Amino acid sequence: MPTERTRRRIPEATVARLPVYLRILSEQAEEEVESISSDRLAELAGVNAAKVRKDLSYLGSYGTRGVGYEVAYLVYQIRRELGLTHDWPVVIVGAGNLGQALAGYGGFGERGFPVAGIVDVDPGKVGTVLGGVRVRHIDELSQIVQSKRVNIGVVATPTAAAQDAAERLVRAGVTSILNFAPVVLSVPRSIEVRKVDLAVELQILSYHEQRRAATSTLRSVAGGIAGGPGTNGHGSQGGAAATSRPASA
Amino acid sequence: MPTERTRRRIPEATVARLPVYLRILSEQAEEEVESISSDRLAELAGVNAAKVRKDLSYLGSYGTRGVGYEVAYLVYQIRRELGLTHDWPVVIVGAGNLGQALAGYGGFGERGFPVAGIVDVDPGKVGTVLGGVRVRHIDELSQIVQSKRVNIGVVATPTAAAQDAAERLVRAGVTSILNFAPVVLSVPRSIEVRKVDLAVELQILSYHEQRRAATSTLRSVAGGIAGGPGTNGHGSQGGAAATSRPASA
DNA sequence: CCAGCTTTGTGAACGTGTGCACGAGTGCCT
DNA sequence: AGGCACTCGTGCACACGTTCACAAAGCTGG
Repeated sequence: MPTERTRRRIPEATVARLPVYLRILSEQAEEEVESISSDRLAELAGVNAAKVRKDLSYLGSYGTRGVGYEVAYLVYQIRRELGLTHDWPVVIVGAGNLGQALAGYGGFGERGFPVAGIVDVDPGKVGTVLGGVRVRHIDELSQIVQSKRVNIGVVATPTAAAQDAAERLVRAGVTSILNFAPVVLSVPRSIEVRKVDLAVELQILSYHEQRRAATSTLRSVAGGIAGGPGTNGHGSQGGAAATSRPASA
Repeated sequence: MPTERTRRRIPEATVARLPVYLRILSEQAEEEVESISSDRLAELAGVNAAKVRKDLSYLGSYGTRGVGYEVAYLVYQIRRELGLTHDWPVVIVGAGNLGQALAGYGGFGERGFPVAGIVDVDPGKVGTVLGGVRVRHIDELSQIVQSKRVNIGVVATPTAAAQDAAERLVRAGVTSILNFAPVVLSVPRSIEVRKVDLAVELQILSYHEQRRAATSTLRSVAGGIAGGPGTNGHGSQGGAAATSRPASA
């Protein structure tokens, strides 16, 4: 049997950019913009126009040559592809500093990811209300996941408790995890994990700062204002990297 | 003039993994582990062993064939390469929900990124103390950046204020920005920007969940427990993606 | 000192992602 | 109706990243 795969597969890099296009397009829609060109969208997203067209072409041929893309329709298509046609309730494990901030951050539910529950091990925290949701004990995790049909879990615990939290989430039936703890979670292959790590991001910036300092010392004279063409030319990859310079209207 | 570049350039993908290795190695050092093989490190980091070796080879040939890498020395080398030999003070713009969580999160300073200051536009917030740091007015931003030699700024404002915050940071002299607001910042090319976007991460997970649901419907019978070999085979790219399955000791 | 085992370092092949360049449609204006 | 300006969709070449596979190098035991 050949690797027939499910249907059209969208490259991971493209999947990571679609949410960005979606947000921009939604904003444009709100400003009554009906049509947009790949050029303009690229400008707003801080990427190459060809990339935008190629990305969008994975959704199908929804543009009109000579005109551009119909904003509303594109929004619909991207939402459909990303599975945003219905809500995805999430459950947060850990009601500490971060958990509280996440729950308090309203934009969660607005964007289609309502907080179905927050749990913590600390009985002292159980019962307090964060962002309209009452904190419950972690033993109720399974019950929450089952009853609210939760697929996505958020690990917002201290580092030491993260692995345990992940295992509980998996046991409860969650199939995707967003991990804020600075550890590599060990979970079954079938579980999709994404990691958001503050320290990693800062250390990457540190690397570039250090490098900048080192090179400017070496070539103290030559350096122009922006360090020549393409000083800052990474791709905006995967989850969190984004180097940008869109023009304003 | 050929593109001679500064010195040995480390691939961006490698730079993004070094912090992960560093954390693991530091933990190992604390457990008195003196030597580690690429195999073991790969296991703990949830990546391929060859990748570990290639990554580490960019730092120089610091391993011993037949033995492995000396943990302490490797820690030193990675820290040096990432520019972690000294602290990098950061300034946080925005003392809202997120800014408070970031300031309150102690692990910031511990990891070499002390909070040099927090600023906000809201006079009502000025004066309050978060994580041991007093919130100051945003007009004092330049003064803080200058006097404390800050290179890294964190944008933790609401979406609407993010662009303005970024511009103020740049004007104040910051050269790297970590952006938590869901917008593409428009800054000079010479400024390094990294973005952490909750919504994007969740939407990527949503995509995979949606896809999972779609395919399991199509091939309802065949599906095994883990969905066949390689169901979960992305690379852990760029900033935040990480699919992992390290074994335990 | 040699044989055998272990593990690194890296060349080479492969796969994925990016960007250019251009053909192919589409709408507008005369 | 015809020409022109515009913009999409995509083939192609190149760059980047990953993985394999193996020679080189070191350690251990006899």
